Amino acid sequence: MRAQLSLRERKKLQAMRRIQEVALELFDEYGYSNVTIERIAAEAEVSPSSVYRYFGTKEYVVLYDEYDPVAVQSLDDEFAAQDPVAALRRVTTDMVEELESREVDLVRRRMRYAMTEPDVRAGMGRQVEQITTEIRGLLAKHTGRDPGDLDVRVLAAALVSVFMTAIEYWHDTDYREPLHTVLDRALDVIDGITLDRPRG
Amino acid sequence: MRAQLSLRERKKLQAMRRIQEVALELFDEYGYSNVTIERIAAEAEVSPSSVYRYFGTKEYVVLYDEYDPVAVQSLDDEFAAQDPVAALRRVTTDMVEELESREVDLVRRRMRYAMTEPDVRAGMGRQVEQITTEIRGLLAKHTGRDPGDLDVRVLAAALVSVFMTAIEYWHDTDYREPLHTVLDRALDVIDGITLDRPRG
DNA sequence: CTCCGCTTCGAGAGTTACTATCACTTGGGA
DNA sequence: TCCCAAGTGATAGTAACTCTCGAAGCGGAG
Repeated sequence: MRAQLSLRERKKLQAMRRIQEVALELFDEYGYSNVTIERIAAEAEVSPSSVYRYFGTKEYVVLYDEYDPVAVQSLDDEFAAQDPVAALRRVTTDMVEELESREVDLVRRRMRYAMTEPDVRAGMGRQVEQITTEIRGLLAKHTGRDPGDLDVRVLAAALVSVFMTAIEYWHDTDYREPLHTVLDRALDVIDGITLDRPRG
Repeated sequence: MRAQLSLRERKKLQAMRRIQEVALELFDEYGYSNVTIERIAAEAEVSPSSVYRYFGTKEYVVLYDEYDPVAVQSLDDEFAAQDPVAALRRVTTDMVEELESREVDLVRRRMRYAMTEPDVRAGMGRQVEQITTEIRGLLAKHTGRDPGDLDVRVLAAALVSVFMTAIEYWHDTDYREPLHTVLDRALDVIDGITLDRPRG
């Protein structure tokens, strides 16, 4: 699955994981804004320069997720087979199922900061925007339309927006309901949206 | 309309307008990131402290809009009279019509930075989030539901998301089409969403 | 195994957004 | 006219982020 990484790449990946783990530990103990990059770097035994090289910003130390690109790829695959809403449902369910419990824990820890800390939340906003653009591209590709089309834009934005709303609700209700159920209910509200029948 | 302002409040408002104008002038000439708060303050003949007191952040110097609260108020009124989608349409059309051409110009200048400069864009994201929360409250109020309801959340998020998509499209296409037309087309895509009939 | 080149790393210095504090000024009511 | 509260500006400090440059270390060629 991921063996063709060079030593360099493996070291980098390991370092990133270690830095993220150390950072979360420190954040949990002292609070996000009371921990400096310098401190994280010291604790992770790398230079501050490296933290910036790897993550770019402090928020991204929390937000970085090595599986993000995989998710987008899956979405691309599923868009080919079914309508966008069903595809999103499918990919989400699959991803959740594949996570090991240790990973689930990490995700929730990170999510807490994404929901709570304004800076981290803003950073997530940027990521969401970027992913929305990618989804616009995918939708355009699979429907033969232009990515700049208003309809394509609206559909992409709506999908992402509903997804994020589900995530936030899930978090706010302490993960009581499984994510896929929440997402199902959320998607029901906008059900019926497609690009094939532009007018109601 | 706005006469009950004390001298203090009038001076503050004037100062804020002057600072924003001066800042935009400088940004237009040198680029957003090449202009420091210190320079803006000097040019506007106030102290840097005051700029921070008034706006809080550099992005908010661009994003500040004295009519934002008015818009939310209008939305509250219209939600009482008609369905959410129609209400949003209505408020937008009204607001656009009321703007004088000098103000339209200012709005577009500011919008350019909101779309182009990452920091400003992120700041706008925060504002959008806050407004989304307010709209959730309004929807809850007018439908007798809880603001935390998943359905309420999804509807609020969808409305705002579609609105922002329309704005961005409008900007990307150089304001060729009037905003209300763009918004109409955008809203058509999600037409049929209501809280009264939760399932399609 | 050895050496060379290119990528990555770390150290240091610098910029600037933002915060906190505090003495000073000014508006608004008595 | 006087007084108090609110607003202002100067100053000092923090920490995120950037740039630069010399020092490693990986990976391929001989």
